[in-house]
Amino acid sequence: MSQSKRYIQTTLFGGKIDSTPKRAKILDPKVESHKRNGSDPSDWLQDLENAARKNGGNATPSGIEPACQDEEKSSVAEKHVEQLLMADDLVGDDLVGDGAHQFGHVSILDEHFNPALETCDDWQAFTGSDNKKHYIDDQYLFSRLADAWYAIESLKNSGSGSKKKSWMILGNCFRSILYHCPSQLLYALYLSMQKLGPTYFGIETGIGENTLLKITCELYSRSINQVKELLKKSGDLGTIAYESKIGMTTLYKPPRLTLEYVFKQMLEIANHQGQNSQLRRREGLKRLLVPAIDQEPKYIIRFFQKQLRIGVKTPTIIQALTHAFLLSKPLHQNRQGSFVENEDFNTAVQDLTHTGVTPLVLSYISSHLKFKCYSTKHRSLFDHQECDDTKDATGNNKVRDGDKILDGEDRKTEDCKTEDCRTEDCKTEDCKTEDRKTEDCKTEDCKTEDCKTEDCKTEEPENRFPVEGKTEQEKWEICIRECYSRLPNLGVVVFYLMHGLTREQLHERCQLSPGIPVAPMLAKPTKSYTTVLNNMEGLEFRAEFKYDGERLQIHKDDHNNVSLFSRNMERLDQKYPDVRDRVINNLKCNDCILDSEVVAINPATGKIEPFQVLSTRKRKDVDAESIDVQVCLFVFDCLRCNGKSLVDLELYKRLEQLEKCFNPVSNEMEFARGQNCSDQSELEVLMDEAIQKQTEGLMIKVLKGSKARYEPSKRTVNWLKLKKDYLDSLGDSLDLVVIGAFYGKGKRSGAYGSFLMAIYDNEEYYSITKVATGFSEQDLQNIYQDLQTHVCDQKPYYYNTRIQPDVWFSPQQVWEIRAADLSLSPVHTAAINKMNTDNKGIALRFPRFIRVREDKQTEQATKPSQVVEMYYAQFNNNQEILEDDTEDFLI
DNA sequence: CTTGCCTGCCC
DNA sequence: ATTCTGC
DNA sequence: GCAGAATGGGCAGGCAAG
Repeated sequence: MSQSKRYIQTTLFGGKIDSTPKRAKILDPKVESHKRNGSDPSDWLQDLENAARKNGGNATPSGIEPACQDEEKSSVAEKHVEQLLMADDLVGDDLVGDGAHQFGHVSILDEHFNPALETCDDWQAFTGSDNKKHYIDDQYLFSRLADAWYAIESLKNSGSGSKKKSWMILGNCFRSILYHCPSQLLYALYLSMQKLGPTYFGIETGIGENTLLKITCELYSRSINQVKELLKKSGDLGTIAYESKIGMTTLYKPPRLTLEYVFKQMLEIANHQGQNSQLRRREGLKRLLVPAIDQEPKYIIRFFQKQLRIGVKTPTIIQALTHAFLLSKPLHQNRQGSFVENEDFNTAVQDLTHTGVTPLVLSYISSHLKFKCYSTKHRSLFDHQECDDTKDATGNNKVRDGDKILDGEDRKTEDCKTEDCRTEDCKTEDCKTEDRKTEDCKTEDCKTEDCKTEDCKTEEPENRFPVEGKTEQEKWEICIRECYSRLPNLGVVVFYLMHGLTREQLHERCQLSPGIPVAPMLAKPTKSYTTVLNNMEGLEFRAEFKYDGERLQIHKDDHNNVSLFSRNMERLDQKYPDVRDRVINNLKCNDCILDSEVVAINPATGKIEPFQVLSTRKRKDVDAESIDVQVCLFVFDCLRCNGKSLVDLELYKRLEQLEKCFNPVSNEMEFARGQNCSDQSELEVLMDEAIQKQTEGLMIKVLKGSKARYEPSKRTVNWLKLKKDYLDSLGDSLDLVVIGAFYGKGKRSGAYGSFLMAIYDNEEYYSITKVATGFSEQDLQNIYQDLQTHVCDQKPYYYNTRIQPDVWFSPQQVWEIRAADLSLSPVHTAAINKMNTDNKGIALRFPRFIRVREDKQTEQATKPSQVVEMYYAQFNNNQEILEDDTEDFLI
C-alpha cells in the first residue's frame, strides 16, 4: 500500500455488502495497447468498456444491488459524496478489499468510477520500467491523463451526452489523482488548460508552430517537405508525431513521463532566456518527446500549440474539477499538515487571517501540499501580489514580492526549485507556522468584514446559488466558475476545495482584491438596432461609445500600488507608466478596481487615433517622460471600491460609485461617453456621434435589475456591442478575387483553411487580405471542389503579393468580403503604388466571407482607387477633412 | 550592427 | 477579433 | 445560448543569422 492519502467508504449505497469481494482487474489502456502494439489505437476505448462490463461493472458483483440502480441514475454524485470520506491510517488494504465492499468501477470512463478500487499496481505495474525513478510515491503517470484526453477526443461529435461524458471522464481522472497523489492535481489541471500557471504570471513557452515543425523533422527523421506533405492530409502536427512514434523502435526504454516531470520540463523550457535559448528550448522539448509514447507525443505537441483539440477548455475543466471534488471529497487528514479537518480549517484560516495571511499567501501554504514546482524565474507563482519590477542582482529575473516574503528563514523551503521536491515534507510543519507569524497584512481586514454587511450580500443571494432545479454538481459548477473568474488562480481555488469549504465559504474567500486581475465581462455582438431593442425589452439600459483601443483593468490598493491588466489578464504595468501616474493623481478613493479602455490620442487636438497607432506603443521599459504615443483613458465601470466588491451591484449603482471615484481630466482620464436610452432614435443619434468620434460603435448595457450585475468572464446579452461594421449600411464590403489558399488544420483538415484574396488592377492582382471565417462547412467543401480545377503549378506572374500560399489559383472566382476597417500592411500589396506609404499596401481588418459573387468577373473586382478611397474615408467624417492628421499617420 | 524570423498578444 | 456548429 | 474551434491583421520584443 502506498503512503499516499487514502479515501475509504464509510457508508454505502444501501446495498448489501458483497460477501465475495474481489479486486477489479487491472484495466488500463496501456496494458491493452502495449499488448497489441500498433493495432488501431482507438480500439482500446471499446475494449476497456467491454472489459469493465465483463468484470462486473454493471452487474451485481461489485456490491451494488440492482434496486439501487435507478437512484444512481438521478443522483449518483450526491450519493458518492456521502460515501467517500477520507481516512488516515486506520484502514488499509484489508478494509478496502475485504471489510468494506467494493463500490463502482476501476475504469475512469465509467460513471461509477471509484479511485479507491484502483491499486498502485494499476498504474505502476505496467510501466515496464528499467528505471524506477519516476514511479515513486506521489508521482502520477502523464499517460493516464493523456489517455483520458484521448478518450474525450474520441467522444467528440458522438452525439447527445458526449459533453457530460467529457467532463465526467476528465473529472474521474482528477479524482484518481486526488485520491492517490493529491499533490499532482494542479499539474494535471494546468496541463489540461495548456498553461503553466495563472495568466497574470505571464509565462510563455517561447515555442510555436515553426519550432515544433523543425523538432518533428529532427526527431522523427523527416524532411520539412515530407512533414508539410503529411500536414496537408492530417492537418495536425500532433497526429504526425503520434504516427511517427508508432513506427519507431527505440533502443532503450526511457523512464516514463509523469505529470510533475512534464510540467517542470515545460516550465524549464519557458524559463530559458538569452543567447542560445532557442537551442536549449528545443533540447528541452526533445527531453519531453523522446520518452513520450502512445498518445503522449501528440498532446505534448498540441500543448505547445495551445490547442489540445479535445473539446475541453477552461469551463469544462471547471466542470471536471467540480465533479472530482464532489465525488472525492477530502475531509480529514492530519498528516504533514496537508489537509486540515473541516472545522479546524475555519479556525486555522481565522488564525492566519489575524496574522495577516491573505489568500495570496495561503496559496503559498498550498505549496506545502507540494504544489511547488516552479523554478527560479517563476518561483513566486502562487503569490498574487508579485508586481515589483525591480531587477535582481543578475539583472535577469524580477524579484517579486513572493521572493521577498520568503527571503527570511523560510527560504529553504522554496529552494528545492528545480530539485526534487518529494522529500521536503518534513519541513512543512515548521514553515507553516513560520509563515503565519512573519507575514504582515495589507488588505485582509476589508475582505472578511465589509463584504458580509454589504448590499451585495443581501441582493438576491439565491440568484448566485440557485437551488431550484439544479443538481449539486450544477450548483458547485456555478460557484467554482464564479470564484475562478473573480480570483483566476487555480492553485488557490483548489487549495480551498481541498479543505472542503462550503459554497458560501468558498465564495466569501474568492472576492476581488487589488493586484489580482478579474476576468473581464464581455459583450455579445449584435447586428441591428432591432435586436438590441428586443434584447433590452422591458429593461432600463444605457449606451456607451465603444472605443477602439485596448481594454485596461486598473487596480489601485490603499498603498497606492497600481496594477494594470489586459483583457486576457496579462500585466500591462510596464506598458502604461503614464496611466499609473494618472491613476494615483486622479483617484479619490482608497482602493479600487476600474474597467476602462485606453485609446491613442493626439494630445494637441484631443482627437482619437486609430488602433493601429496605439499598437505601435512600446511595451516594455517605457519611460513615462518620453512616450511616443499618448493615450487617453475612458473609464466605464467600477468593480471594487474602498474594500467593497461592487460586482453584484446594479450597473447604475456602480456608475454612481465610479463618479465618486475619480476626477476626470480631459484627454487623460475621462468617463466613457454614454447615456441612458429607451428607443432606437436615441441609439441612432448616439451611434452617429460615436462614428463621428472615430469609435467602433456602441456598447449597450442593462442598467437596473438582476441583469445589471457585473459578471466576470461572461459574455451575455446583458452587454451588447453594436459595431458600425455589423450594420449593413455602414460596413466596408469588397468584391475580391481568390488567388490562393492554405490547407486547413484540425476540423478543416482535408479542405482549405483560409484563402488569399486580391483586388484587380490593370491586368494585375494585388493581395489585400486572407479570409477564413464566414464559411459554413458546406461552403468549404464546395469551394474546395470548385477550385480544384483552377489550381496553378506556379505563382502567376501577374500576381503581386508578399504572401506564399500553399496553392495558387488562376483568377476565377469573385467573393464578397466584409471588413471593419482598412489598414496599412507590411505584407499585402493592394494599392501599394497609389499611396505614398513607405512600401506599404492596404489590408482589411476583421475580414469575413459573405458570399460568392457568381455574377461578377474577376476584372470587375474592387479596384485600387476604390480601396484608397475607402482607406481615406475612415479618417474623415462629416464635419471636417483631416488631411493633416492623415498625412501624419501615413508618414 | 542590421536584418529577418518567430512568438505572443493586442484587436 | 469573427464566425460557424454540436449539444 | 454556451463552449469550442476554425481562422483574420499587425505590432513589439527577443533571438539568430548575416
